Amino acid sequence: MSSEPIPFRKFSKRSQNQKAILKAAEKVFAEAGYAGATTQLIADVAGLPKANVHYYFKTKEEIYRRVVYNIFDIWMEAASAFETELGPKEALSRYIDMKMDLARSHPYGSKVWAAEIIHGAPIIQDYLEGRLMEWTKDRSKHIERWIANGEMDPIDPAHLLYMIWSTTQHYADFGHQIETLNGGKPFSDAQWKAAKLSVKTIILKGVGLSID
Amino acid sequence: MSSEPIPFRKFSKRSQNQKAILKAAEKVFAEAGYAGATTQLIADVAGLPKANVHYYFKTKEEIYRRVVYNIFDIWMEAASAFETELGPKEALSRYIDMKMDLARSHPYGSKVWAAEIIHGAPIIQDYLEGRLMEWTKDRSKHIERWIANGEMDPIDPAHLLYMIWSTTQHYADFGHQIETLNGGKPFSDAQWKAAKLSVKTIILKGVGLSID
DNA sequence: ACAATACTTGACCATATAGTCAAAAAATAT
DNA sequence: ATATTTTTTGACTATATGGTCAAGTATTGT
Repeated sequence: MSSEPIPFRKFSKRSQNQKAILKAAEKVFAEAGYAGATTQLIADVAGLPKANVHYYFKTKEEIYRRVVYNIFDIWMEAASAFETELGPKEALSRYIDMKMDLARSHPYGSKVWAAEIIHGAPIIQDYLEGRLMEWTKDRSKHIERWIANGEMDPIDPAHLLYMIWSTTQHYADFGHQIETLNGGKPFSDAQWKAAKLSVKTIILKGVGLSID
Repeated sequence: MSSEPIPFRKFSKRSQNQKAILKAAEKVFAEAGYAGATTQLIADVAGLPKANVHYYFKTKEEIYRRVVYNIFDIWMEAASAFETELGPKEALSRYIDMKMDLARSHPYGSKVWAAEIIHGAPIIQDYLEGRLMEWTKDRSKHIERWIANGEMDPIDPAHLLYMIWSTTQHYADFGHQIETLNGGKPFSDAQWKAAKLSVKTIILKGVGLSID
């Protein structure tokens, strides 16, 4: 009848192993898809026997949920660029920078998120309807205010956000294609810097904000 | 020893059924992923018994190959906007229009393509290294010429192409998310028109081409 | 009419995999 | 030391699924 073991002791075996499993799962889900990801492979990548994985997580779906939620939280946090009361140029510029940095640092997460949406968001639907919609509406208001103030061109905020999301996430989700077209080599630091600058330059100028 | 039956008689049962299977498969692969797609479900959607599907296609992978190749060919064809000797404004504008139209008309294909790349292009890798790279290099030359002629801003052509690809395909691949943020309703004709205009406006202006 | 070829389909099989379980080992508390 | 709880792990099971097959039916050619 014990069921839930003591949940939190920092650095306990429990949280260590859970972290290892989730990290392995993120990679495996990204590379093989939900159905193609086997708990056996997740266990192998995490360096544990399969039964141990099921000791910490009841089902594969539970692992997947945790991975997807985690990504969503990271995305949301990155949106803090909009919180500040900067002008549009600085706010959008920082947001794009952050999203590009996340594309580089969390490519697996981005891929899992993309696949989840492609398949109709069976797990994250409630987040889309709740937190994401709220967030989007709020940021759209910021953008509309900038437009009303004549600080940038009149662009439908939704389409501007979609452009920022798609363009930045493309460097993660389609990283394999980009790498192939780059001669099979991953981007260097300099190439990432150039990518960020290109994206910012086109989008900012595209909505009437010189970047200089 | 007959093996290959007479292959082509327009409207033969053979080609009709193959077409139905491929259409069903595109939808099922898009919605469930490669591993999650069952031949049973493909058969059901196509309205045939499963054994019949295997009569026309030896393996699931063969069906998948055909679906992916088909999408690739459609993408490539859409690139004809670049063939013409128009200026950058007209050429890019037409290309974006075509890609947006394809996002609307072939969302399943776009999703299958996206998932294939996300998973490391296990099937289409040779196309990426061959036809896509060739195509990309060629179009990049066009863009570089425009830049050299002072017809547009100096932007790395690769990043401009990535932006066009990602932005347009986003309306297919992330269509579910967009629909959710649109109150659960798919885009109307007017909304698609507005989307196209927004994308074109930002990108063209962003590279120094007024749209007027 | 007859033969040959193309298509259909239910039943079947081998395999892969998510999840279980019980027994042992390790860690922790008293 | 002893008891209790937490963790580990190999072996096992039920189920789902890709693919086969053989016996049939329809279609086509002569």
